[in-house]
Amino acid sequence: MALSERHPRPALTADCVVFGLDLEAEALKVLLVRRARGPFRGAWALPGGFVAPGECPQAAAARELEEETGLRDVFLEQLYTFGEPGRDPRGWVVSVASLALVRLDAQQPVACSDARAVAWQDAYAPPPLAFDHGRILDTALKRLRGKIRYQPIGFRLLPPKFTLSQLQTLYEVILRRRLDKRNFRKKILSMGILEELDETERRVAHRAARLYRFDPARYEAFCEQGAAFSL
Amino acid sequence: MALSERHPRPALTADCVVFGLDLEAEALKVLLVRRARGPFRGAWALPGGFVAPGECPQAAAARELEEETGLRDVFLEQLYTFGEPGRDPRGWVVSVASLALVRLDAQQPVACSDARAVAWQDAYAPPPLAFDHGRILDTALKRLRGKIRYQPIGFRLLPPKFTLSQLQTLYEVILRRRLDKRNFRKKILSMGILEELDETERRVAHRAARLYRFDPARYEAFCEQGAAFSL
DNA sequence: CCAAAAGTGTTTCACTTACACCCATGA
DNA sequence: TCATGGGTGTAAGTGAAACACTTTTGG
Repeated sequence: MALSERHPRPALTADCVVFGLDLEAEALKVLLVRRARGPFRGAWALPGGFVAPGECPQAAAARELEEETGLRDVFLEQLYTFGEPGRDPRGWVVSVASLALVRLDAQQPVACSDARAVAWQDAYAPPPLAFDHGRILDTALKRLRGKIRYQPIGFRLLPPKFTLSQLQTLYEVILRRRLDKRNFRKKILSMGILEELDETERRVAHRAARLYRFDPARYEAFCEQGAAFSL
Repeated sequence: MALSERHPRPALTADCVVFGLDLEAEALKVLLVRRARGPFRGAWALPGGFVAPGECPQAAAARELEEETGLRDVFLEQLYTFGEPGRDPRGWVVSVASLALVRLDAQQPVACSDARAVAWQDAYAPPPLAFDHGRILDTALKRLRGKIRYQPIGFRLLPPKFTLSQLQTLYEVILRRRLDKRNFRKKILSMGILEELDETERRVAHRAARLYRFDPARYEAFCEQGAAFSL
């Protein structure tokens, strides 16, 4: 006990960069809350809050996200820890930022707790953000762009059943460039990690597309053959 | 002020996974200290210590590293933040771990401060480590293996002037597999990021090898052409 | 029948891989 | 002169990129 008691301690927060994909608008969205209190009151910020004792930062991020927006069961991974002096006017506050990917259509976020409002906003052109949250968002965007190419995490932005065109749109929006349709389909199908379903997308004013589902078991088998996901 | 004051605070530490490369032994080394005090007294651990107010975690890692081992001017990047409850018997202690790469031959580490001893040990077969430092080391090894292939950070493990064989040994040791000599040379030279010197390695009982130097300016030019480092 | 997106193969080129011998140097 | 690592080129195969038309469906 003694040793750690002798040292001054920072406040510890967990912030969450939550991305969602708007397929119709072909836009990447980020979930922001309007601060109801404290410094930057009224400004947009990333959802987040103080980590509780006996709680790991990731769990705190998930808890705060649910408290402020109602979003649950969200894929989260640690992004980076921001601890530059002066990043928070309240004093010494260190933030463990996490990256989250959710289906935009699955749950409607609602403002609760410290949030006056919640909204999906353009991740590439966000409003001015509180604290150093702009920098955190930039870091998250870079990480997402890097990671999506060699890890199958993009599926978390899509519904469980999706068309290949939707998957391609996902990559085009995040990588910010057009991809060739035939080559994209060839490559993703050749990995054998998608389950081809006997259903098609309905309610469309043109030919209906076949639906696919990401299959974690096939992905595991794929990896064990020494292969690596890459797009 | 008020808001953050109301919340319990963790102790914040910065730990450092310092890698060095032993070219003769073809071994990857990690710098460990023997703890002089506190929990796990007498056990091997990563260098590190408490972060001071007004100090960013990275800077704290550098400071602690110098205090405990004398190593200065070291390349550091943030690795991961470990905050699982129970990871430190003293209570709630969150650690921001950093990854460091140094030249094994450049500076001799010496035990000072909280360290009873300092030693370079086999990174792939370390002694039992204090706290969750074994897990931190594993995380660092994975990160290093992943990163070295698409970022030119390996050079920091070598002297400024090095032979292509030394560079190849570096990759073989970290990736843990043999590489083809001709293909390796072709690929690294084709990037045009090395400066070919008119000097050769001396004091060898065989043909002397040409020396090269990593050229940051050429690397920048290389990147701006849209190319990407990869090995 | 028209608009809109789905679906489909082939060629070319670049890059990766596999592979073996002679050369220079110091002891 | 011998032991040791330095240095070099080519051929075959694999994967990436470029590219356009027909099909299906609902309105």
